[in-house]
Amino acid sequence: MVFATESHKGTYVPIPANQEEARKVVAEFKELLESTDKLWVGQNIKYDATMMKWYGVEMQGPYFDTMITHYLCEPDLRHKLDYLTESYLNYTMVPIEDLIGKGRTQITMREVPLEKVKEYACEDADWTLQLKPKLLSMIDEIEVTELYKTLEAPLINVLRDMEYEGIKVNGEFLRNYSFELADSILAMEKTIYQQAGGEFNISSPKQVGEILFDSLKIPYKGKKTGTGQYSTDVEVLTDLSIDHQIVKDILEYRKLSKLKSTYVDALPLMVNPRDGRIHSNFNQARAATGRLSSENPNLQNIPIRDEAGREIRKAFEPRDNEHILLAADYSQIELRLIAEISKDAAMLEAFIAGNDFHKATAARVYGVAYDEVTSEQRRNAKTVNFSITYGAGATNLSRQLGIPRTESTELIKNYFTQFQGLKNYMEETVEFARKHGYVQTLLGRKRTLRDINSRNGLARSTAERVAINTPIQGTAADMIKRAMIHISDAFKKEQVRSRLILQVHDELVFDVYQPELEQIKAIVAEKMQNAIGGLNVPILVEMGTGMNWLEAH
DNA sequence: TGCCGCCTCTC
DNA sequence: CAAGAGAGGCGGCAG
Repeated sequence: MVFATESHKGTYVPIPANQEEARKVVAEFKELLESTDKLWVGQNIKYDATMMKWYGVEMQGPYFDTMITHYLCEPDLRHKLDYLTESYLNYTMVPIEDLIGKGRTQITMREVPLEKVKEYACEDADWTLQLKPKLLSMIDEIEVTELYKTLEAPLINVLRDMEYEGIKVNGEFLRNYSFELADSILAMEKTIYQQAGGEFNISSPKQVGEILFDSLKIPYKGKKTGTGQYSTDVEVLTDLSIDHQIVKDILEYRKLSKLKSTYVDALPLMVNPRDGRIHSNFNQARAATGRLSSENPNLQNIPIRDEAGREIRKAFEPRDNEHILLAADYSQIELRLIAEISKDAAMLEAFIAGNDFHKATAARVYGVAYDEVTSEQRRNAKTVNFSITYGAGATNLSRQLGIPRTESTELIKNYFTQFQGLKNYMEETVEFARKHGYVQTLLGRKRTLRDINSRNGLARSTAERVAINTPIQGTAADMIKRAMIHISDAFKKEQVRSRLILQVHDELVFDVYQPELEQIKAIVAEKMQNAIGGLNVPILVEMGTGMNWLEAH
């Protein structure tokens, strides 16, 4: 058996063919861990968690990946060495033997110079870092924080339960939809080739650019990509689609093939034949802000805006007829948290009054009565509100709004005059970041910002936007994580049959046993609203139910 | 085969 | 569309 030693190169060892071989692999792996002084990054026995759930292997202990990456991403954490090594052995050794011949289990090993550890630990949060205890102790700034003990640690089990539970997906429905899409795509292909006067690969941005701007000689006004190609993204093509049918068709083709390949065809393959459900993986410590991420498949980016896309949501169903899906959303959570964190009087007032927030913003900024706000004024106010949450500066705003520059400058000026507290918050946050080198959320989650004092202007302003956005996005993540823990505790205490099955940043989805519906709704609303106590801003939760995810939304 | 650029889907 | 946070499919190219 060979373990890779090349730096930065993973080597994959095929899954053992039988029980005996598996034991040998495990034994060798253990021995290697014991004997080497080298630091191995990602030297876990990787198994496909989906496969584990697929074949119904019980999870053993908490997620090692999650825990270790989390520790290393938080500069203020200190490891509990014995606990980690113990849970590691417990966690990875058990499933591999149970998975023989059933999955894509493989062993990945990466050797990394010791001095690189800290660098990797913070920059590459998605790497699973495995450290020998003696090496572990060298990362001396790490300690267990309250955030870890009270939030992240209890959440591990909630996520494990969610993954294990999974969500029922109607594969038949998707396969039928796939045929429909295939027909439409074929039709689009034909008309595109006809208009282009020949065949080419419509999925290749390079070829699309050459056809449109070289062969067909459509005047090109858009930007170039980093590699000097014509950019053919939606922004560029949408402008041209008004005058050129072929461009419109290419956009349609792109939309449909994205839908087909990424969702409609991919999802049925992920359905576990044992229970008819999809068991996604939720990464607890990958996003720098503290949000979760989802993969294999990603259930946090299922289409909803586009008509053809939202069809896909109909395939997500309750487990059976006795159950119903309940979706619970935080309403405008990030804007509310901006109001809370900045303590801006006008923002708080608008939320407390319970008015349409964008409309209230427009009334202030344009200096008109609430009832006299036009739809255009509201739309502009909404855009500004939205961009504020992303920390976008005034320069970007004028372009976004699509209104004359003088007008937008005026708008932004009025905005910050009206929301002085918000302006102060933005300045103070950047100032804090410059001084301390990090920013933090309401619950004390920290994010370091290396470039906040950079001499590179571009890097610095990016860091400034991050400084403004992270406390907001991160606090929202803290909040829903805490709600998930409280809800999960309440479900256990009340011994309900209903289950939490998905989290999509500001939304929780439950598979509810119908007789429990009212009870569940009461628990969910209460726990979500009061996840973080003592806030000045009201927190609103919207709920919906249905026999599929689209209906529930 | 592996990596990177481009594009597109979500909150 | 972009700007904050992600995942993933595909083409194109180096080795």
